[in-house]
Amino acid sequence: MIDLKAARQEPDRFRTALARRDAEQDFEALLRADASWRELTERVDKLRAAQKRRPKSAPTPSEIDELKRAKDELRRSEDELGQAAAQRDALLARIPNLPHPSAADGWTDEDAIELRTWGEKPEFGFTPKDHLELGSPRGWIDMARGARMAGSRFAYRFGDVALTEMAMYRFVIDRLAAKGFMPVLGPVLASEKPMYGTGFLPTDESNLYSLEKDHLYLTGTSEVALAAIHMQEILELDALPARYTAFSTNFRREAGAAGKDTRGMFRVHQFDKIEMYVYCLPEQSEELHDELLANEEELVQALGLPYRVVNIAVGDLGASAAKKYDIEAWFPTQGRYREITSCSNTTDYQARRLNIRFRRDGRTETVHTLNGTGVTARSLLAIMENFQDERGVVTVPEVLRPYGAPATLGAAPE
RNA sequence: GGAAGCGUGGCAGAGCGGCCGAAUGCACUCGCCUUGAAAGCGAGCGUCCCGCAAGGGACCGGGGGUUCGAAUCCCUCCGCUUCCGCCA
Repeated sequence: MIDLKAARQEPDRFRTALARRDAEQDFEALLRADASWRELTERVDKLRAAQKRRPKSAPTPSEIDELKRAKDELRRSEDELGQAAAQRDALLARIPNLPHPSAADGWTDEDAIELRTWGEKPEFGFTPKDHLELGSPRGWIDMARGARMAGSRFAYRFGDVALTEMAMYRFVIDRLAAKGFMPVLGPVLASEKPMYGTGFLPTDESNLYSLEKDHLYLTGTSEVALAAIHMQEILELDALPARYTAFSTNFRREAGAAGKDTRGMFRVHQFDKIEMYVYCLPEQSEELHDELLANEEELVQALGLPYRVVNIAVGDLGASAAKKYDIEAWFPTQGRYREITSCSNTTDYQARRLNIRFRRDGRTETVHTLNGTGVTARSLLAIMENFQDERGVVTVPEVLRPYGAPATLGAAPE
């Protein structure tokens, strides 16, 4: 959530920033709700103070009558205060993070700004096949069985494709661990608190699978589990920055994506991902955002995929992000770049909701957090498309072979 | 899933319904002592909210209730421990 104290002190800065993502009306409503909350707080605190000055031992009967009246008044005021707080908090929960000045202007993915490109788009002397055409005939990727098992947008992967995917995850974890990221395996089910804290609730509820009976949600990213590690903690200064990387399966309902990317396993309800997550000092987050992006580029380059980097438009950001970079790999059969990784600086937005602080000079401050994709199955799809030959044989990136991937997908043994 | 017990400050551990935001020990910080360290001695040492400040308020797992008054009584939820059952 945004810093309400700061918002009171410099409302204009917040107004201007939030207007870029169309949240200024909510912000005005929040300021009004906050003002009435503060008034009530003052009143209630005074009444409580009066009541605390009660006799320190058993009062007389006449004193008790007096105290009873005071109690009633206090209770009424407390009820009002509770309502005011609920109203203020509901508004606060919906206000998105302040966009970073350098985040791109605009409202949709079309408004993203291309920062750079890397690698050579492949030239084929034949019509390239997409991952499904390559994978389906040989039984590597099976959407039909996925559908029979769980419905549309679920994929089975078999054999060498399954092995290559696993090699990719292990490779990325290795590289990140070498850079000081602590490998993590965590829960993929989360209760309401971490979902709220990471900003997926309340705004993204329609994209979450929920288990009503148990009051749990399936997480759409291990960002949730990684953010929750230090929930409600006060970290020591020398523990920061703290870098984590997790493997997890992720679940997304893809509400609102009907008809989009319906073919193959490009956009599915369940996919696996390596995630990076960092907790840091406020003054470090911009630099660490660059570090996460650099890590992502290094990994994509190691796989050899042609890509571009884009700065996402503020109107297209998730609630908690101040700024976001996506890496988009070239997909020959689509003739365009498509998102394969993404990294966000969420500044203090998630940390404030999750109540994650650190101690400095005897005071507590809110940490900054960032998240980014290590790799997902989408990169494998890009590998299949970019590195295929006329026979439909895919050359697997060299770096994956020590991790159990075959040299090629589909080649006859030499 | 069944039975019992327990949840207090960084940890350990007290706490008759009013004198408890909370004893005590350990840890930690600062100072003294010491060539240095340890020991010893002295002081300090939770978080949050409102307020420019002075100051005021809240918090003893979460929520609700009883009471003039609750860490202390009641309800409920959550978590943990032990025993039984089941199980990768």
